[in-house]
Amino acid sequence: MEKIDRLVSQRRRIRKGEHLYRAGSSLAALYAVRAGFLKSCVLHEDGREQVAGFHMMGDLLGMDAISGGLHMSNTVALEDSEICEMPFPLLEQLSREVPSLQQQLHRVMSREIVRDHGVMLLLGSMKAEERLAAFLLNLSQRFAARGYSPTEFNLRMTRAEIGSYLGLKLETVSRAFSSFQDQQLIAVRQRYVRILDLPGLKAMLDSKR
Amino acid sequence: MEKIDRLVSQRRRIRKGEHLYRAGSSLAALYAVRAGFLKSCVLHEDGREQVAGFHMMGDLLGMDAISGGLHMSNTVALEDSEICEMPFPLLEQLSREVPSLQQQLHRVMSREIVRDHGVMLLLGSMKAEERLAAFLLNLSQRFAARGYSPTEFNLRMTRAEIGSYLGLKLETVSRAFSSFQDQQLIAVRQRYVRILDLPGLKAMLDSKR
DNA sequence: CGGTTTCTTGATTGGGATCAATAGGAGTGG
DNA sequence: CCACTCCTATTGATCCCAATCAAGAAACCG
Repeated sequence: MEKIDRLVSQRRRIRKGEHLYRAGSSLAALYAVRAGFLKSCVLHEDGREQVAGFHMMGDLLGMDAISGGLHMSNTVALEDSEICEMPFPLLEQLSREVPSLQQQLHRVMSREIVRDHGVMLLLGSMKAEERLAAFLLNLSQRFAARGYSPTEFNLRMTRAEIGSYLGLKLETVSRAFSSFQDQQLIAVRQRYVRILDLPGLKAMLDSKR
Repeated sequence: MEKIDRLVSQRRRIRKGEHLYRAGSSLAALYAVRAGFLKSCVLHEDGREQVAGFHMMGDLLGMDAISGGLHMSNTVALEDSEICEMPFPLLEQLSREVPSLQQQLHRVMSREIVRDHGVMLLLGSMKAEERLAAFLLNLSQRFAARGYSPTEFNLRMTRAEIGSYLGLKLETVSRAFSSFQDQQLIAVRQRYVRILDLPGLKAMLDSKR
């Protein structure tokens, strides 16, 4: 138990705009978000970059580095954040000694795989407005699960970052926001979003087949 | 050691078209492909389905079920296949006892995450022909790594399945094949593909920015 | 063989990208 | 605190790539 305490005792503060880790740096630890908001970006050889995920309290980061010992993405704070740094060798050792920890680790990695498959589905088969609806609903759910309002929140990312994540251009994201507003589904002013019609938003996903 | 023998002793033959597992079925085991070729498909609530991956010798399947205890995808053999079935509880136990097995498991799950991020990049930022080029190069690499020809192989999947995986319609896939053939990059007749200009194919990926 | 699935190719359409211009906020330094 | 600048967001106009619609051809299978 004291080992587990030691595991989660390493804290780290990241200021807005700073990197938690960069692609190419070696795996030192996995990171649990204690507070704040971050994005991670995967990169193509040619310099293309794409947002692969947005992360908030409770999310675990850095798992892409386990396979090759090197991080394969950049992770940057979108607001001042607090991170719990778990040295990976210690985590591996403890997960051998504590079955429940082992199971937890496996579940978290599996959840990341399932999440990625969901994004693949979104990118491969949804139209622009469906993608944004799915994105907003996902944020809503995650805020709700953390005790925040599911219908009212501030986006921490720009339209361009949302677009990158959703495989759209920022203008398209902006237009989709405006369209939702016209349809009375949401009220949006800059980064502040209020969901007016949650069922209506959900209906956008399955109604369109 | 004999436990590991027991772990990998369970074999299962899957005929072309049969399911290895279905979405909703509970996690019994992870599956290693011994021979053959399979696809796995993720599904949307509304019935939409998308190919999430193609799998061949050496690939490990079923990891999406660890997080919730239920498979989140359908996995189907595209040709007669042989699968090694590893009961998951036994795998967890052994990975506690054998550190190298534990590391192996973590690496494989991490590799799946990295692979998924690559597909997300493809779906989010590439044009049709770039996607097909990336797909063919990926297959080529994987065949090469298994001792088969990297430049000559039979596709086991239909144009529609390739399209589903790449976020394209089957007609677009067919046109891209024809275009590559016109450009002397490949020779293709139905499912038989011969890569004539590997560097040329690679150039399609970074030349276009 | 006949029937069915798969593939190719052509014509047209449409959704999102691109180009462009303006406006709104946020941060900075005087 | 305000003026200035830069970044971010909105909106319009046009274009282009891939989807859709459609028709045949080729391969596979019982």
